[in-house]
Parts: sequence; C-alpha cells; structure tokens
Amino acid sequence: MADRPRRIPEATVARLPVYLRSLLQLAGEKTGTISSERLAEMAGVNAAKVRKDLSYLGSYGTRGVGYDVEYLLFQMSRELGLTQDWPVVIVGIGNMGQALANYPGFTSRGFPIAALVDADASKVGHEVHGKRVRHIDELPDIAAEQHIAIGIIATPAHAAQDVADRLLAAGVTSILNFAPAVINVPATASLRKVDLAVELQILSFYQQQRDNEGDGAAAPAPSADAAG
Amino acid sequence: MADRPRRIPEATVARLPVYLRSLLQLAGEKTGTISSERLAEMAGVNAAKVRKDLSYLGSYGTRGVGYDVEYLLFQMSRELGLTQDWPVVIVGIGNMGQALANYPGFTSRGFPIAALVDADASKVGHEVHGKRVRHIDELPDIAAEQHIAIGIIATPAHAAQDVADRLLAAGVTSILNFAPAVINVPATASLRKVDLAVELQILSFYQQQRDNEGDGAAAPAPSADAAG
DNA sequence: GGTTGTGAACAAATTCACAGCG
DNA sequence: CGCTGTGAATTTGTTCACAACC
Repeated sequence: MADRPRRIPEATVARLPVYLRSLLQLAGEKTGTISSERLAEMAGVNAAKVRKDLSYLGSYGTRGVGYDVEYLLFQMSRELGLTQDWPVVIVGIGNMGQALANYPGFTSRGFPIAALVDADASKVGHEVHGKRVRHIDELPDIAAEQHIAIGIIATPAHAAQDVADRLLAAGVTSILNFAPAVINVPATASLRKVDLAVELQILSFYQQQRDNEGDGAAAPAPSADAAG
Repeated sequence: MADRPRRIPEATVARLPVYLRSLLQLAGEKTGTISSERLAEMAGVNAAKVRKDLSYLGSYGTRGVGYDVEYLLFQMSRELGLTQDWPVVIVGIGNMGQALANYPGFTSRGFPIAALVDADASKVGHEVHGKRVRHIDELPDIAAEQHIAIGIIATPAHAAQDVADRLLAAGVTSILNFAPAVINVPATASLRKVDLAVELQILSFYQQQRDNEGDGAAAPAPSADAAG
C-alpha cells in the first residue's frame, strides 16, 4: 500500500542496521509489537528519528499500537538486501585480516567469507579459520567463481589503493577499508572505511577538551557513526 | 594572532585526523607548503571543505601560497591533543582484542597499550603481544596507575554495557566500542563505535540498489565516516 | 487514549563564490 | 595573479508538534 519509489537518505541507511539488530533481539521474545519510543531506546536514538527513518521504508506501523516486530524485520531485511547472502573476500591476512577471518559474526549475518587472499607468497597456502589463503593474482577467478560482491581490505596502507583497483577490476563494487589510507573508487562503487587511528584521535580531541575544562563552558560529547 | 575561542564542528573534528595523516606523508618529503587543493586530493575531500575545516583551527595559511606543512602539522597535533600520549586499555581478549593488541599502529601513534583485561579467568595470566592479561576486576587500580583515558571494548555484545560502566567508574571517559551493541554513556564521556556488521549491511543496501538498476535512475554511492 | 506518519521549523554541514591579501 | 578565508546560499539531517487513525 505504500509507494515504492522513495529515496532513503544516507543517514537513515546507516541507522537501519542498528534498528535491525534491536528487532532481532526482540524476535526471540514474545513481544509482538514495539513502539517507536522503545525501539529508539534500544537503538540509542530518539523516537522522532525512528519514526522518520521507518517512514522511508513505508507505512508499516499501526497508529495507537506500534510496529509488528516480525513484519518490520522482514521489510527491513528486504530493504537492506539481507534476504540473500553476500560472499566477501578478505584481502591481506595479517593480524587484522586473520581476526576478521575468525570473526563468527560475518557468516552468521549473511556475509560468508568466501575467500582469503594475500600478496605475500609465504602466506599463500596456509590455512586460517579452515580456509586456504590464495594469491591475490587469483582475484578475478575467485571473484567470478564465488560471486563475490564485497571486498574487505586489511592490508598495509601503501597497498590499499592497488588492492581496491584490483577488486574493482574483478567486479567487486563494495569495499570495506580497514587500511589507514584514503582510497578512491568510482561513483559506481561503494566505499566504507574503518580507521582505528582516526577514531582514537577523535577521542583524543574530546578527551583533551575535557581535561582542559574550567576555561569556560563544557564541550559537547561526540557521537559515533564511523563505520556506523 | 588567531582568536582562540572557536568551537570546532563535529564533522570537522572527524576529518582532522585524515588531514593529519596526509601531512605526515608530506613531512618526509621536501615540500614546504601545500595548497588546499592538493591536501583535499590526498584526503579525499574537496578544497572548499579543507579550507573551511582548517579555518576553525586559525588562519594558518598564506594567501597565494598555501599552508606550511610543518606548522600546520604542529597546530593540528596540538588541537587534537596528540602532543601527549594517551594510554589505552583493551577489554576483551578474544579474536578482535588480540588483533588490536598486536596492531603496531596504536603505540606508534601515541596510544600505547597500557593494559589488557578480560573477565574470563582462563585468559588471565596469558601473554598477548608481550603483555600479561589481567582480570577486569583490577580495572580501577590499572586505570589509576597507568593513567588510562581511553578504553577499547572488544567483548561480546552482551557484556559491552557492563564493561562501559566499569570503565566509566574507573575514570575512563573515552570509549571505543567494537562490540555489536548499543552503549549508553553520560554526556561527560565520549563514545565512538566501530561495527563491522553494520558496515557490511550498509554496503549490502547499496550493492542491492546497484544490482536492481534499470528500474530507473541510478542510486548515489555512500560515503564513509564511521569510524572515519 | 495511544502511537504513527509527516509537514514545518530548526540546526548542521556542505558548497559556492568572491573579497582580501600575499 | 594565486590561494586563502569566509559570508551567503544550498543541501542534508534532526526535531517539533499535531493531525490522522486504530
């Protein structure tokens, strides 16, 4: 009954996964419906934002009642593209790459780790989390065979752009970058970044502000998104 | 010469570390000055944004010339609070916690890993990256002795809020959360989050949009911040 | 009564465009 | 002339507040 051709704002898209996680918690319980107020509390935002965000998906709530958990879960999963699996390749099997490979949350949430690759010949052939590490030159074949849509870059900074270019050339158009480097991708691809040093430095800024309190009014606290 | 009492917008604070990294790359070279245009290219933003952002720090550029790399580097480090070290504690020594403990970028960038703690008695006493894992109950002592200002949460989701509360109680007011859970902190503390599942789901959304092309106009690509 | 859905008001962030100055 | 610094314009995101509806 809702009009389909809505354009969902980027800020809203970034919050949908947080709502989804809240709904999944609820799905186990017997709670059939949930109000925007309660969902807001679980997601750490305010109720008006929840309602506005959800309204971009369609009019899935019932006035005076709330949102049906199961139905909203379904609609949101569909909108996020989570009714299918998205196999990922992890590029760069160092500390971070190995930790990511061992992270159970990927597969269980619909992002199976289809392949691990590295440019270092000494790493190729080793097994990590039951998967054999393959050479990055095999990327085009791997991507095609495994239908990989998402690439995770966990290499040193200096290799990041080259890896991104190789991923794109292999047809991988969604990239999650853990390397502390700026990467350029065409507008036809998506790029998200997770940069630990950047996050710590942001915290450092506000921490310093607080340490220097007493010089006047208090500074506001930061919010998060980054990678969320 | 510049007025001091400026309030730096949150979006700007989040970009300063990226500029800083670009400037550090330059510092090795002989380039004495840099234009907003070139810095913008390195940081992956546009020149107007660079100039606006830098203007919040003060008028450190020279018209017709550009910005002195060393001087800007110094001012930016100072503003970000990077003229001092900020010891961090990592809470939760599972896959992710261990990978973070082994990440060399922390210490080298002024965030020495002062302590590792876990609630699991079987992990306490083990060494990771040359550091002994201690029990989380020791947090108050550890925080005080090591002057810890930043806590990194790398626990399972269900433990995250409790860990955050313990960190705050121990006087740690900056938190970086890797657990896939919403955490509440008072306005007197800072919280940043890094959520892998959220990032992947955002990529999934745009990937699906692209897969469904042909139904009309193309969708815009997402940007990143999340954690950078 | 209770809660959604949404225009309108507001705030934050981005971009434009050009004056100001080296 | 070239590049910064910044008001003004624009766009994006958030919050308010209330009509619409169950």
